[in-house]
Amino acid sequence: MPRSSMHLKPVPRPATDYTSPTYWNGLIKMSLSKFFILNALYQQPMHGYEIARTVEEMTRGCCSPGEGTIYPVLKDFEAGGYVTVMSEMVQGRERKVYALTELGRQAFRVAVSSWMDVTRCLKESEAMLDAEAPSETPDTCCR
Amino acid sequence: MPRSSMHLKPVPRPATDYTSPTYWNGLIKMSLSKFFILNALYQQPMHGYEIARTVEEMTRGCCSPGEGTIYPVLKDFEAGGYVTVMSEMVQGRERKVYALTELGRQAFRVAVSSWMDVTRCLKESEAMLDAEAPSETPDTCCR
DNA sequence: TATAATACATCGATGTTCGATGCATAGGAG
DNA sequence: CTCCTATGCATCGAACATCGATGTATTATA
Repeated sequence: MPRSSMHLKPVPRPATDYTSPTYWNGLIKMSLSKFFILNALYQQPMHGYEIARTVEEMTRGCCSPGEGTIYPVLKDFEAGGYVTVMSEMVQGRERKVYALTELGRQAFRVAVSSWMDVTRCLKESEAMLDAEAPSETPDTCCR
Repeated sequence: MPRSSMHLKPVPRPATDYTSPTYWNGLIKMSLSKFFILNALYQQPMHGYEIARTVEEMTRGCCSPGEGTIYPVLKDFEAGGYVTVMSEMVQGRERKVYALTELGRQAFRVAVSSWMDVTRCLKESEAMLDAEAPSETPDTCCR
C-alpha cells in the first residue's frame, strides 16, 4: 500500500465545476450582498428579516443573502454611520428597523455607479458570444 | 491607564469607507477575475502575462487581476480540463500559452448567462436612482 | 403539542483575491 | 558597467465576503 494514501489525505478537493450555474451564482453573490442590502434600504426603512425577503424578491432569487450575512453587515453599517436603528416591539417580537442615513444613500449611489462600469464590460462579453452564436438569452434566471 | 488599552489592541480596524469607489471596485473585482480570464482566453489563446494586460484593457481598468490571482487560477483551470497548455521559448524567456478547451468555452458561456441575470437586476437599481435624480451617468469608469 | 414562521445573533469554515516576495532574462539609460 | 524597467513565471500569508449551522425566543397554526 502506498504510504502516501495512508496518512493526511484529507479531502481530494472535489474540483470546482465551472460549468455549473450554481458555482457562478455563488461567486456573483459574493460581491452583491452588501449592494442589495443597501438597495433594499434605499427604497424604505426595514428590519433585517424583511431585508432578506425583499432582496430575494428584488433579485428573483439571483442573490439572496442569508441571515448570517445580513446581521453582521447591518451592525457594520451602523458602526460606520450608514444606517440608524429604531427598535420596536411588534406582537411581542423585537424588531430593529434600519434606515439609511445620507451617508448611506451616498454609498449606494457610488456602488451603483461602480457596478454600471462593469455592466458595460459584461455587455460586451455577451455581445461577443452573440456574434458567434446568435439568438440566445433564455432568461431562465438562476436555474 | 485603562488596562484594555495596554495589551492586544492590534489594529482598530480602520472602518470601511463605503462611499469610496475604490472599495466597490475592489469588491466587484472579487467575483470577476475568473470571468475575465476566461473571457480573454475565449478570444484567443495567450499566456499569463498577456492575460493580465488584455483584461486590463478589456475592462478599462475596472478589473485587472494581479499575477498572484492569474497563475493559481490558470493552474486550477488546467487541472480541471478547462484549458490546455503549450510551453514555448521566445527570446530566451519561457512562455506558457493557454488555450480554452470545449469545456472551458462551455464554462464561459454559463458564466455569461449567470451574469446577465444579475445585470438585469442592476439595471433596475440604476433605474430607481435615475427616477429620483435624472441625467447622471458620468461614465468616469473606475475613477 | 409539535411545527412553521418570525426575528434576532454568533461563529467556524470556505472561497477569492491581493500584495509581497522570489527567480530569471533582455534591453536601454546613465 | 551597472542600474532600472519590462517581460514572464510562481508561491504564500493576509484580508475580506459569505455561508451554513447553531442558538434563543415568541406567536400562530395544524
